[in-house]
Formats: sequence, C-alpha cells, structure tokens
Amino acid sequence: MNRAVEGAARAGSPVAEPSPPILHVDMDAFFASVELLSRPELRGKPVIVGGSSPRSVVTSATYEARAFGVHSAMPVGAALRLCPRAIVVSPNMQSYRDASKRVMGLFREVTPLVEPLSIDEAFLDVSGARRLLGESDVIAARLRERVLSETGLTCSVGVAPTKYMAKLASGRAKPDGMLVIRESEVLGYLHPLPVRALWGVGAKTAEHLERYGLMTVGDLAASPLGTVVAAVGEAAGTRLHELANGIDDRRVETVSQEKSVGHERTFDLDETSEQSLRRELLQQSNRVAARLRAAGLSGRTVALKLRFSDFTTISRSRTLTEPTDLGKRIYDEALSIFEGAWSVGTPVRLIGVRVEQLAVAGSITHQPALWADEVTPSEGWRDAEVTLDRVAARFGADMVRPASLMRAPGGAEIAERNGVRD
DNA sequence: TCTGGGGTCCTTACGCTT
DNA sequence: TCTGAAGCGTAAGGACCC
Repeated sequence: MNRAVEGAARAGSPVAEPSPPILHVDMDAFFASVELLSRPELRGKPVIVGGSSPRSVVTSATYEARAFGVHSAMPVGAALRLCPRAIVVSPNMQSYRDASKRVMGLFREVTPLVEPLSIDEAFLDVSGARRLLGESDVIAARLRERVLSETGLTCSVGVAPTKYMAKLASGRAKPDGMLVIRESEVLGYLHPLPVRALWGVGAKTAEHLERYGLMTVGDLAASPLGTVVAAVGEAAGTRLHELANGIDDRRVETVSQEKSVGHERTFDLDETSEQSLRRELLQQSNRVAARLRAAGLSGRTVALKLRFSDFTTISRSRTLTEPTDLGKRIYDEALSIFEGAWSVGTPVRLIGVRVEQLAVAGSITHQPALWADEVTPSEGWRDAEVTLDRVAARFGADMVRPASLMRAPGGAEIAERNGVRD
C-alpha cells in the first residue's frame, strides 16, 4: 500500500466532530529530495547531504540512507561508516530556498494564514478555508497532491486542533503520509508517549523529568503543576504541563520579527593565528551587517561566540549606545570583545558574531557624533558599505571585500603584511 | 561518534537605581 | 550615611529546534 493512500485511509474517521483547523506540513527529507530533482539518477539510492570538510555533519539524508541508521546532525564520517555506499552531496542552500518559496506559495493559495516554521515546514490555519474548500482532511490531501505535482516533492501533513498536536501528527505520518487527530483523540495519542516527545523536551530536560518519576506524557499530565515546575523551572514547567494536557493556545502567526542575525564558522583545524581569527571576525561582521541592511534592520548588542578545542563554548556580548547596521562598527566591537576573551595561542574551533536587540533601521535616529572620532565618519562608512552591497548584488558577494580579506600574490594576506586591522 | 550553522527562549547572576 | 529590598537591564550560558 502506497504511503499516500495509507495516509488518506488513516485520515478517515467515523467520529462525527468538526474537522480540526490546524495543518502542519513538513517536507520529507527536504534537502536530499531537492537534490534528487536535479539528479534523478540518484533516486532509490542512499544519499547524504553534507559538507566535505572533516568536521561536516549530515544536514539531510534520503530514507534509503536513514535505513542504515544515518540521521541529521551526525558527522559525515560516522554516517559513511554506517552506510559506506552512500553518495555525499554538498548542500546548495539557494536551491533549497527556491524550492521552499515554491511550496510556501502553494500553501498561501490555500489560506493566507501560513506560519513558516523553518525552510521546510509550516503551520496553516484552515478554519476559514474550510467553508470554501471542504473539510481540513480533504484540504490537506489536495495540498499534498499539489505539492507533489507542481514541485516533485513529497510532504507529510498533520491535521489537529492545536499546533503541537498537528506537528506531532505530521511526524507520525512521515514519510509521505497524512494523519488527522481529532479533539476527542488528543489525549489518547498523547499520554502513552515518552516525555521526550513533547516540544521543548530534549535530553537534559527529559533527564530532569525522569528523576521525578515522570516518564510519559501521561505521568506529566497527571502530576501536580508544582512537581513539573520543581523539575524543570517555571516557564518550561507551565508550558509542558499544558501541552501534556492537550492545551496549546498558540495561534498561527503570519508575521514574525527576527530577533538576531549572526554567522559562525567551525574551522577544519583549530585556529591559533590571531590574524586569521581577526580576518574571520571581519568577514563575519561584514556578512552580518549586509544581511541587516538587506532586511532594513539595525542591532544594539554585538555578541561573540568562541568554542575551544575541548568544545567548551563561551559567549560575550556588549550593548552599544546606538543601534548599528555597519560592518565596521560590528567588527570594532567584536574585535574588542575578542581581545578580552582570547589568550594568544589558544586553539579556537569555532568563532561567531551575532547582532541582537534588532529594530527596524528607519526607526533609529542616527547620531554619528557618538563615534565620529574614529578613522572615518560613520556616514562615509555607511556610503562605502551600501556601495559594496550594490556591487555584491550585481557581481556576486565574492567580487568585493575589504583589503584585509584579499590575498597578495604569493598567498600572503595583505593585512598580515601591513599589520592593519581592517 | 565526536559533535554544523542558524536561530529562539529561559534561567541565573549581577550591577545599578530607587 | 548606611543597609536591604525590589525592580530593571544586561550579560552569560544552557537547552532546544530544524
């Protein structure tokens, strides 16, 4: 029996109660499936999407690879030991973004109430669409057919009264299936599951709950709120207790405001060179700033993240007096934090820059006087960076970069030869 | 097995102000 | 002037998600 038909069969229910309003659509093995569209010769084979560096992890894998125990976030090397015949494909984020846009567009043809959760999944509120298009299980089945016929990709859909239950249902329907959970069935589905199945419960939280004897969602639902709060804290405890009792009032939100923008990089080999670390910081600061400007945002807090050889990770942040979207300003701050947090020669595994406390750039009054004593007035830097944005948009991001990111003939960095910081 | 990159949210600690 | 409590913002880190 084919998965789609099986899904449709499972959708049928003799219970005469209104069809649930929330759909959770989750694309199946999304990155890997998009790769198969352009490389059909790989169909039916174990395919892993992941980088080629020694520290790369699996970002997606076909179900043929998953059958060998391969899963996402696993080191590519470990995945190849489990499945030596697997074909490794480098990720191509732009094609995944394009595919994502197409499927999200199809979702919005069903209802304007679409909340993308990530590149490959979304919640849909079809409570209004039901009047025009029929019961929600019918809407979901048609949507799955359309996604397949127009993009060549399969997806799994959960239909339920709440977001969390819809997400749970899509997970249980995978791959290429559909599952409807009606109001009267919610607790029956929920209570036998291990606590780990709850949204927001990872390995650590599960450990805390289990220490209190809370092994299943049913245990959690039946125990007093105070016990759950004692185990995992106020906020998480309250939320989990509600979820365990089938309560989830969150609505499908169509607009979301980004809270932070950042970049980070894990080096193939731990980096000890100060010049290289500075160069990486500068590159990341510029990338973050370009993304802020493209989104029309500015941020007030600059955060630096460092991970050392033993995997210990520190983060340090500093709040500016004025929000910024300038690479130079972000770099200056990140570098200053870096100099206070890093001891010369310490091997660094990962370095990252993030800008937080974002606000719409237009809402900010510009006060160049606050740091006008620096090498170049801020407006000059702004003009220069905006010009770089335009050139990058036209000729590609690799065509323009600060002098310190250029390599001189023979391979030596100009920054190193000249001793400049940016 | 040896752990990516992009995020969000929460808890705890601490300094400052009232 | 000193002290403690309360409230707030900031910083750091942990946990989690995809």
